[in-house]
Amino acid sequence: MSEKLFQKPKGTADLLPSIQPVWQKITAVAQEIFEHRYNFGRIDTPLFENYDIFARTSGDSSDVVSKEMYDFYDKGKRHMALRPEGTAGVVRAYVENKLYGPEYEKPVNLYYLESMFRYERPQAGRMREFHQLGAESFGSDSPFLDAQVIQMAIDFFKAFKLNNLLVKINSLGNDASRAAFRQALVDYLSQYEEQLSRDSKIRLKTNPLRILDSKDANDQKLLVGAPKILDYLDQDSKNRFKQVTDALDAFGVNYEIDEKLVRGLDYYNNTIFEIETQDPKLKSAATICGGGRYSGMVEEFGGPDTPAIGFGIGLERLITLIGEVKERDQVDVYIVQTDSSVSAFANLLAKHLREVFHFSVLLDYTNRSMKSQFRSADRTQARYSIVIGDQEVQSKELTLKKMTDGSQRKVLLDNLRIEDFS
RNA sequence: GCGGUAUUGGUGAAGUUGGUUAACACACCGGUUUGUGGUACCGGCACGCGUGGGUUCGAGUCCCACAUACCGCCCCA
Repeated sequence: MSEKLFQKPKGTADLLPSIQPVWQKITAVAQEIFEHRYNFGRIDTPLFENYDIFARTSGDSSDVVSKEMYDFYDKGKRHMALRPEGTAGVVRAYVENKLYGPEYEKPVNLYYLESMFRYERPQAGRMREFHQLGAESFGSDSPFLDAQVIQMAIDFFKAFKLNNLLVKINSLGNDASRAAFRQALVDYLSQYEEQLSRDSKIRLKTNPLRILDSKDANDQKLLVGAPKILDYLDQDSKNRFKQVTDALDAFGVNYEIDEKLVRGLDYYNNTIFEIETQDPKLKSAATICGGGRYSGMVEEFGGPDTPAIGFGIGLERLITLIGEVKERDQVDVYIVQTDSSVSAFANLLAKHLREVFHFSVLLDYTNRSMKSQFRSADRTQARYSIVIGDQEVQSKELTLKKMTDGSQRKVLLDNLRIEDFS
C-alpha cells in the first residue's frame, strides 16, 4: 500500500455493485409510474448553475442558501453553485427552452433523478451529496392536479411496499392570504419576542412562518394561541384547498391536515405536503418526500405567469427503508482451467460462448487451483462448468457438467448447441 | 455551525491497572485429493492498531490536534 490513504469527501458515498440493483429498481419504477402512468417526461439539468438561480428562488433567508450551498467562482469569475435542490434548475430549463410555447401540451410534466449537494453535517439519511427523484408540473392550476401529483408520489412508494407512510398536507393560501397570515403571526408573536428561542427571534424578522415548525418546546407553547393559517385563507384559497382534500378523499388517500406544516424553501404557496415514515431507521430524517405548489417562479426567470406544482423524494432515505438487494445475474458457464497453459483455448471458448449463445461466462485469471475454481463456480451459482485441459485442447471435445446434479456430458465443440445447456 | 460517541487484517471483533508473539471466528489461498465443486481435517493469512504529534524505559491501550463515521441540535429529502 502507498503511504497516503485517500478518503472520499465527507458526506459522499461510493455506490458499489452490490447496491446498484436497488438504484436500477428505483429508476425502473420511476419510469413505470411517472413516465408511463402519469405521463411525466424525464429531464436532466446541469449539476451546477448560476448561484442566483438558487439564491433567488429558495429565498435568501433559507438555510439552504445562507449556509448549505456549495458555491464557487469559476475561471471566468462567474458565481456558480452545485444544485442544492431540483426545482430551480428545472424551472430555468422550462423557460430557457420555451416549453411554455403553445406547441407543448399543458400541463408540461417533467421528472428528474439527480444528485443534489448541501454543505451539512452528515447523519443517517442526510448526505452532502444525495439523490432526489422529483417531479414538476407546469401550466395548470387545477386542484385535481395537486391530488394527482400527491397520488403519484404515493403510487411510487407503494411499488416498494412501504407501510407506515403518513401524508401531511397544508395550505399556505395565495400570496394575499399568505401575506395576511404572516402579518397576523408577526403581530401575535411580537408580544412574546423576548421569550422566543434565539433562532425564532431571527426568524421573526426573516421568515416568521418557519417558527411554526420550530422544535423548541417553549416556542411551541407560545404558539398555542397563535393565529391559524387556515383561518386566514381567503375564499378562493379556502375553496381550492377544500377541492384538493375532497379529491384526496375520493382517491382514498390517507392524509392528515397539519396547520403547522411549512417548508424550508420560500417559494411555495397554496398546497404543500410532506410524506413521512414512522420507520425507526430514519428517526430525525422521517420526511422522505416534500413538495407543493409554487407560482411566480417561471415569471421570475422570464417566462409567462405559470402555475406549477412539484415534489422531491430523498432516495437515500428511501433506500434505507427498502434495503433489499437482489443477487447478481446468474452465471451460465464457468470454465475451469487445469493450468495456465490452456488459458488461450479457455479464453477463446469464453468469447465463443458469449458471442454465439449470449451466455454469462466466467473463468479464472489468477491461476488458482481447480478446487478454488469450482468453489467460484458454486458461489456464482453457475449452471454449467466446463473443464479445459490438454485433452480438450487436443480433442476439441468438451465435458459439460451440470452443477445442480453433477451429471456430465461430452459434446464436440463444433456440435455445441444452446440446448446442451438447458 | 454546536454537542456527544467511535475508528484494530477483506469482514465481525478480543485486547486485562500502558509491558513487549495483536485472541477467536468468518472469508480468502494452499494441501489431504499432482484433471473436477459445495462437507471434513491440516496449514497460511495485520512488520500493524484512522492520520500526525506528544508523554513514557516501554502505548492499540494515556494526552493533544486533524480526518472520517454514527447519534443529538440546527436544518432538510
